Amino acid sequence: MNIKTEIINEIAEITNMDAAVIAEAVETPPNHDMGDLALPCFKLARELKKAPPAIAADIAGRFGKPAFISEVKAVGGYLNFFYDRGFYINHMMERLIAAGKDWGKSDMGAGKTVVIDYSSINIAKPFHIGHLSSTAIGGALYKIYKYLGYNAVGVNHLGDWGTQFGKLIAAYKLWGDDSSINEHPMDAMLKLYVRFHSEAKENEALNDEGRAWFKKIEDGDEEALRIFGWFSELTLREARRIYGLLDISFDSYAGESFYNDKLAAVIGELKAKNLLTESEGAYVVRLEEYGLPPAIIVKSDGATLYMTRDIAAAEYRHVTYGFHKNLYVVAYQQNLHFRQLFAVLEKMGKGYAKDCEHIAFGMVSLEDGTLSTREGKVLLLEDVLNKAVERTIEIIDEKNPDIEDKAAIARDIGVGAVIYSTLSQSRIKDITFSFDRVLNFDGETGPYVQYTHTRCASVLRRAGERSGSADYSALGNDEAVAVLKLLEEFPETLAAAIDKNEPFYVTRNITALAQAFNKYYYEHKIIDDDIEKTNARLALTSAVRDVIKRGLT
RNA sequence: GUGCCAGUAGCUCAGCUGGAUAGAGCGUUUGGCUACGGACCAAAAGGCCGGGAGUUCGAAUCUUCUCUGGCACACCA
Repeated sequence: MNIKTEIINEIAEITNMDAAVIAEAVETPPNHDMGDLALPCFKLARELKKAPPAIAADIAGRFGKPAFISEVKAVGGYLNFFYDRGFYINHMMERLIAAGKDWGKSDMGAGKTVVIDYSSINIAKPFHIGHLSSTAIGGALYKIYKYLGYNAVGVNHLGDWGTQFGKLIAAYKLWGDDSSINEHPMDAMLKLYVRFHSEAKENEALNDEGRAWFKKIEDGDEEALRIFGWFSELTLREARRIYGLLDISFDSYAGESFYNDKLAAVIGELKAKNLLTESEGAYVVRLEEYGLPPAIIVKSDGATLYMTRDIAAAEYRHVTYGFHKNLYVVAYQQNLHFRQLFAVLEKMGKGYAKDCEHIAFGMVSLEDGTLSTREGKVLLLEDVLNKAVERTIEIIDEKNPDIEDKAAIARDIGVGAVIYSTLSQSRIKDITFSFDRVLNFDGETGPYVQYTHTRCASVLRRAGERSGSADYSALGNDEAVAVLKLLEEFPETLAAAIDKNEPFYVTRNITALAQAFNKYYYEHKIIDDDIEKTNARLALTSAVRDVIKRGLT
């Protein structure tokens, strides 16, 4: 059973209303002395044709008092329920212990596939902090969907097609040096790219050369493909190392070039459906009825575009995975692009168009301006991670020098701090990257939460193996109940996180849990001579530890 | 110019399908280590919720106008 559901059902019965409507309406009061659960009756007023205070009083009068309720009080238009504390604690502890490490796990997504397109790095370009948001948000969603029973498919839609690669090869042929590329591949490739752009400003012929090399890639020229393949391999090797650090994984690396042989079919289908119009030499799909500018499908020189590839990719994902949802974790700059893409899919009569969603997030900029790969103004993600790990080592040396596995712990905490910083606020907010902020380990931060986890683990280790029953009356205090309330919310938080595709909901819940537990920890001794009470407190500690761990990974 | 997004404490952000006294963290000031890990805990100060008008019993939340900032607007991705 579940206390909340019981209450909702009983209210539904009394008022003769739909339980789902009541479930929508109930809320947690802002203050403890207003009870544990509240029903604002204002919304019911119309339906029941009575004044809110009268409704509240009426329900309060007719509510049969089960054992888990200590009081039902009508206050103005609100109906406040007070749980019986002893009952609530027993009830929650039973649920938590039964679930064990799987608290919050669900099969709500059974049989449903969610394709998540995230990270999507570019070949031969550095993995910089601009990629962190997509990688972290997408990776977190991937894990949450999986935990809730969905079949999640992580796709790294590699940027591995376009004239830029012709330019890169041209630059390599002119100035490239194999040994330096092998030694520091990303750095060397970036240098070639930057040099090409700065010299091309003076020398227009270079651009022609770049285009010529790209044409060779398209035509399958052996040398061009060999060099390009080499660059791809180097980029992916470097990227995989970073994904390893971040604990991020993908099921598919099908990038833009993967769709080359599927574009003719897309264009054919658009033509067959009479959606393609010629305009200034190019072929476009008009989208006036959506209030959008036309989407260019084929350039006037006959070449295809990003849009063409994305249509092919959506169709491919539909056919291959039969998705329930198809998510694109891409910065909000591409808002218009995705609105156009979804509109085109809809015009093509693709039923799955409504299941596609752009999971937009804000820009990352540096304190002194925007990132720019062309100008070589980048902050490498790996450098940021390394700096965070170094900072962690400094703190460990200062506070806890005797710890074992220092390097591994520092890596977990340092990397965790960086990930936490992007998952701690709603996606859409722009971020001005600041080392001061990322490397601050106090307060609402990754290290704080991890510290709490370690604290729990440490207490449990110290307590050793215990047996015997538990006396939950030991948890009869405000601090313990506050912890239980947050644990109770965890499953709903996970569901809300995928509903809105906002992983920070989970981060926020876990952070609040850590705060509540730290307060509890400070106010109450966990291990004492009373074995049964200690067992109860340890069980709570263990639940906190497991949920934090779940939330963090 | 048009469209989309954001604007809440000195800073970074919650709260937004209208609801009870607008909440955290950082920073500042102050107090707490003979405790199971002080990367902790507690207290204080700090707000015309960008501004105006409207809808409502009730607006940070909805509508509208306006200001500021960001992004995007046909052959880049």
